[in-house]
Amino acid sequence: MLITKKNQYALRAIFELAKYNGKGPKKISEIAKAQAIPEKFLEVILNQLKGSGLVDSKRGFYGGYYLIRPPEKITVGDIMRFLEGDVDLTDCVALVPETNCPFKGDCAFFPMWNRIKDAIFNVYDETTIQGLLDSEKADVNCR
Amino acid sequence: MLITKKNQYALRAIFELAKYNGKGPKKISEIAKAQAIPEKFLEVILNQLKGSGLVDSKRGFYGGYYLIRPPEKITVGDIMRFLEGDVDLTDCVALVPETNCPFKGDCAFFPMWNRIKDAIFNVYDETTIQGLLDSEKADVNCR
DNA sequence: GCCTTCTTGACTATTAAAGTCGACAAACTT
DNA sequence: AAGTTTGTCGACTTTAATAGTCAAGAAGGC
Repeated sequence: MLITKKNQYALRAIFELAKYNGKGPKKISEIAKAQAIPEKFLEVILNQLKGSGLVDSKRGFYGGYYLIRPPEKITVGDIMRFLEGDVDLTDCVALVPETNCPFKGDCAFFPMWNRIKDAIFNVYDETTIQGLLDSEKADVNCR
Repeated sequence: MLITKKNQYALRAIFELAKYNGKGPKKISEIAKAQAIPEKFLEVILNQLKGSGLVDSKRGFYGGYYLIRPPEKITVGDIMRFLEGDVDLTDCVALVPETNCPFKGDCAFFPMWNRIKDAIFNVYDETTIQGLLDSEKADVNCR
């Protein structure tokens, strides 16, 4: 699997917050329900996402999570870079851990992994959360 | 990790066979040594690769594995498509299993996963094994 | 003061990937 | 024909990462 469930959940959670943007904080339980994410797991994920500077939270009765930046200024790349960064900074390109490569990146495949990584992040970086919202409304997302 | 170790091993094994191309079969034990792959694991992998039509094998004293097609007519895409195909044909784009998606592919992210998959396979398909051999010789692969 | 919601860290479960083992079958050698 | 070498095959074990849970606590509003 290219994308872990956790990362998919993170993307969907932020997508959900974007939908609710401007209406104050949204509760974890509501996000979990809307996006079919296990609530307790989402707690962990959202809490971690606070470190990205993309979201913040508020406690108490009217508490919940909300976006700090507007959805048009958040790209999938912002989110993925944050999520992958904390997993392992020693990972080399294309998420092939260098430590697993006996040639320490000095193998014939290295340039290809680099091109792959660039290709992936090109797509990530050109995809904004607002863009995803728009495409959902336009119903161009069906297959 | 974007690429499993098993798939990396498969690529490197075929790369090694390409190096040896025209000189008859190469033994599993030699390939394993040259590419730092656990020998017993490589047995499994190479045996599986026979199903791809890219390699064949011969038993006995002068036995081993060899390429069927010339290295310039084998792309990384050929190999990856074969390896990923047998894992799970129900996987949706970008290797995000559809079964894990509560929206059955009808979510706002779907088109993006599609674009990612295309971007990855563009790189895979334009990379031939012969090209990798050439770039290694030209020493343009160092970082 | 009480209810609600996020916070935190440790804990457990599940799954996929990685790797191993042993008996067997083909090919060549002498 | 016997013996050695090498691939074949299926079942098995191990490991590591992901996924998910729990419970006690702290902050915010009523």
